[in-house]
Amino acid sequence: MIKLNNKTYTCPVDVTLSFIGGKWKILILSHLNIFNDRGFSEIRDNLPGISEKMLVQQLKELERDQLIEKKVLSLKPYRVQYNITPTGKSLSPLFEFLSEYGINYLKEHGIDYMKDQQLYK
Amino acid sequence: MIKLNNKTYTCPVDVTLSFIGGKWKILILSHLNIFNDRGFSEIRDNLPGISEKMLVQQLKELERDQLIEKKVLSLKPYRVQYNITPTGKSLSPLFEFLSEYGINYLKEHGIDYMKDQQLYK
DNA sequence: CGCCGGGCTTACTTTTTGGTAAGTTATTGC
DNA sequence: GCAATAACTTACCAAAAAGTAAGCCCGGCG
Repeated sequence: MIKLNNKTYTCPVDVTLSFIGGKWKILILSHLNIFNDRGFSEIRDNLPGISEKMLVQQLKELERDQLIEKKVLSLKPYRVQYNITPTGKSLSPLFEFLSEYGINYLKEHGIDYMKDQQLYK
Repeated sequence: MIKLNNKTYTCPVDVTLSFIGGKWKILILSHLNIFNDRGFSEIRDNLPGISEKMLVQQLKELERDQLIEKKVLSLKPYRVQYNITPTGKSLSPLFEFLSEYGINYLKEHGIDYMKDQQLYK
């Protein structure tokens, strides 16, 4: 067992998954891996089905873990921009693999995913 | 949204994670990626903290998804052996990456994981 | 004979995760 | 002046994942 920040992990894999686990983080990171300077609603609108509550939550955790960063553009009308960090980018082989594997699996089951997938691939 | 076997997925990544998500599957697969012909309790004893209920459940799902296979050696005293399948093995770059990333992260935070890690690395 | 180990099953509870929906502040556009 | 948009916050609720603990069948061992 590994102890880190008051949490316990069974192994290093567990540690990595603590950053990117959950239903949306990998999708958010994949999106920010392709697009720069994204606003909150731009991200939201490209994640079919996510609730704002979830998005806020995941963005906060990703920021805390330094995989993404948030720039506040203005306060009076509150406007922000999100970008992936180098640390976040270093995970991109993972996203690639997970996505390729999924696409391949779908193909073998008669589902072609390539169309309309410029986003969160 | 992708529909497959009465379930919906947001993207291919989601599909892949449906096979290997959860707290224990990757650890089980990593273990079987290294060791052949493992009995139930051999696996259990190398997964610190897993309950038998969880192990049974995860093994069943991994078998159903054809990432591992189970040989029944004898019925009267019930004895079995688990092995990873080629499909399961094809995921090993993923385990490697997740593990390396975790180990590296731990190193940067002053925790050295290498010792006593012939198992579930 | 009684206990131990292997490979489970079952019932019950807790924790974690995710979803719904409404409300907030402030600006732009008609 | 009213609606829409951006970027959230809050409260409440349901479902899914995981944990706890006990029990079962069978054979080997002392």
